[in-house]
Amino acid sequence: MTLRDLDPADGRPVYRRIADAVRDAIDGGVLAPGDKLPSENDLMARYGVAGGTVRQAIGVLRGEGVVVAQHGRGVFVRSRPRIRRLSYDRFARRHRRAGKAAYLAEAEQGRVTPRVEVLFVGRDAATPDAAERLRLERGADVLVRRRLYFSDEQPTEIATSYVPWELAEGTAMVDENSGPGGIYARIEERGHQLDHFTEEVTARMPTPDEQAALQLAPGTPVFRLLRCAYDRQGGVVEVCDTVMSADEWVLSYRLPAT
Amino acid sequence: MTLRDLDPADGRPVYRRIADAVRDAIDGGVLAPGDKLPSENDLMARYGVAGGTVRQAIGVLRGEGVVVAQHGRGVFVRSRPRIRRLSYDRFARRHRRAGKAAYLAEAEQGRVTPRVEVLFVGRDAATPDAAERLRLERGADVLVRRRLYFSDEQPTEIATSYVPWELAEGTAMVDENSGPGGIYARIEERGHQLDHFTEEVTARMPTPDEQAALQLAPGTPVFRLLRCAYDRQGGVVEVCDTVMSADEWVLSYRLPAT
DNA sequence: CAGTGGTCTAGACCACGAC
DNA sequence: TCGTGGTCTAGACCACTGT
Repeated sequence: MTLRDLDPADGRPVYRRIADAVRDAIDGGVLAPGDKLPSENDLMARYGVAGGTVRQAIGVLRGEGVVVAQHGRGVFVRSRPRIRRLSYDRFARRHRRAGKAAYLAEAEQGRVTPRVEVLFVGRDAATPDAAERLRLERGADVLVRRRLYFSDEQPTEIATSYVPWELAEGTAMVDENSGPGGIYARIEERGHQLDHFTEEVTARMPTPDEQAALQLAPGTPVFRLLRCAYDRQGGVVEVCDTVMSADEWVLSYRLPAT
Repeated sequence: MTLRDLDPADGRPVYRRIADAVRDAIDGGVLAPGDKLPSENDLMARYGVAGGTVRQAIGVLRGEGVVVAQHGRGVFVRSRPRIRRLSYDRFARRHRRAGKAAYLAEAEQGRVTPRVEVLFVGRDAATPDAAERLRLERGADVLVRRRLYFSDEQPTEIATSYVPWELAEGTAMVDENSGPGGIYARIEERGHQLDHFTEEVTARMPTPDEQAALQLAPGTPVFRLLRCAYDRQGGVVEVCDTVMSADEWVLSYRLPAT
């Protein structure tokens, strides 16, 4: 028997204690990633409880993201995805000089095959968030670039860029392929030397849309990054709104001590 | 009747459609933050379903963190906590010069009453993560400082600092109160001028312990920050492991473009 | 087909909060 | 005391997967 017994002196609900027993088996390596859990019927017999109670216990573990259910097959210990690092110098000029968009430069370090799917490129009204940060009036026209990024054909990131329309007009930014070095190279060609970026990080549970687009397992939160690009005059030349699986990424930053 | 009807043509499960109807009422402002949802019995009558189905629908919303249940009182629309910002210059020397620990300097900007509860201060073996980043051998002795931070008496953050024991020994770092300017001031007094910090950000669902300690509503993820302090010689003089509610914080950083 | 999880019912009893 | 949510039972039927 791979699962430990329940402590009868424990006053907590049975479904929680069953969830704990299964979680312990996973943490202790008795159940390895990819392994199938005992079926509902097995667990009902093992612990002498009704099906609903077993389902409740499994529900706890699903909410925590430690197991995933597959209809008709069983419930399986989730295998953790490979962790990838997003480094703070990913927008350094040397990457743009080498003719790489930031994403491709990033992918080169982790050994994955990148692919970008352009969902939308065109002129549109700015969202309130974007307009405020670009210091435009609400609803002002901007170039919107919405992309879905894949690594090894797994969707990992949805990013939406907003660039003031006057800045984007007539450049390759308005094309699907924004050219060598990406849109930041185009922005600099227009005379806006980039100075720095700010990035605001939040995390939350995904919306159903995001969960579907990013193929997220239940119980995995997402990062939302809201990044502003500043030129040397202190103006904001681009805002980028990114949603990515929190599961898969470590964000790394550098803070000054002085 | 405040809740819309279910679409009978919708093939999705009833409990999801009920959850959608309630969520729509919340998003549409029909149910405001703090409002009480109709009771289970009300919802059973309203939609002509069994109690279990209603409970399942409420369970979806609880998992999303949009409602909270209070035993014996009812289910309530969750009021979002005030958002607080963690800025990238929070470790600037000017804050230490002014005799403030980073946390207090931070609290001064947002208008909250800070309190720190020291959970543990003492000599102990380093965790593998900390030892690796401090470039010590596994299990080497370090000073461990574990604190729980409150804002307006709400717990917001658990932080554990690790400092090489040789560096901490004989200073106020080993006391509960590490003195003016906090441990970074003490480290600099020992001749290690701070140069910069690196911070690694991850997000995940909380463990049950963390959920209890931080009084998190179900469905709210946590940030984990792993911060290393570097001196001018490039050595790591401190590692700090922080867990905080992702709900309540926006982390802000600055990235170089050059 | 058998076995799995997904949904739903109709009840029981308990624990908590307000009156 | 009554209404609330929390737990648990014992079933039913459906949908999906593999043989």
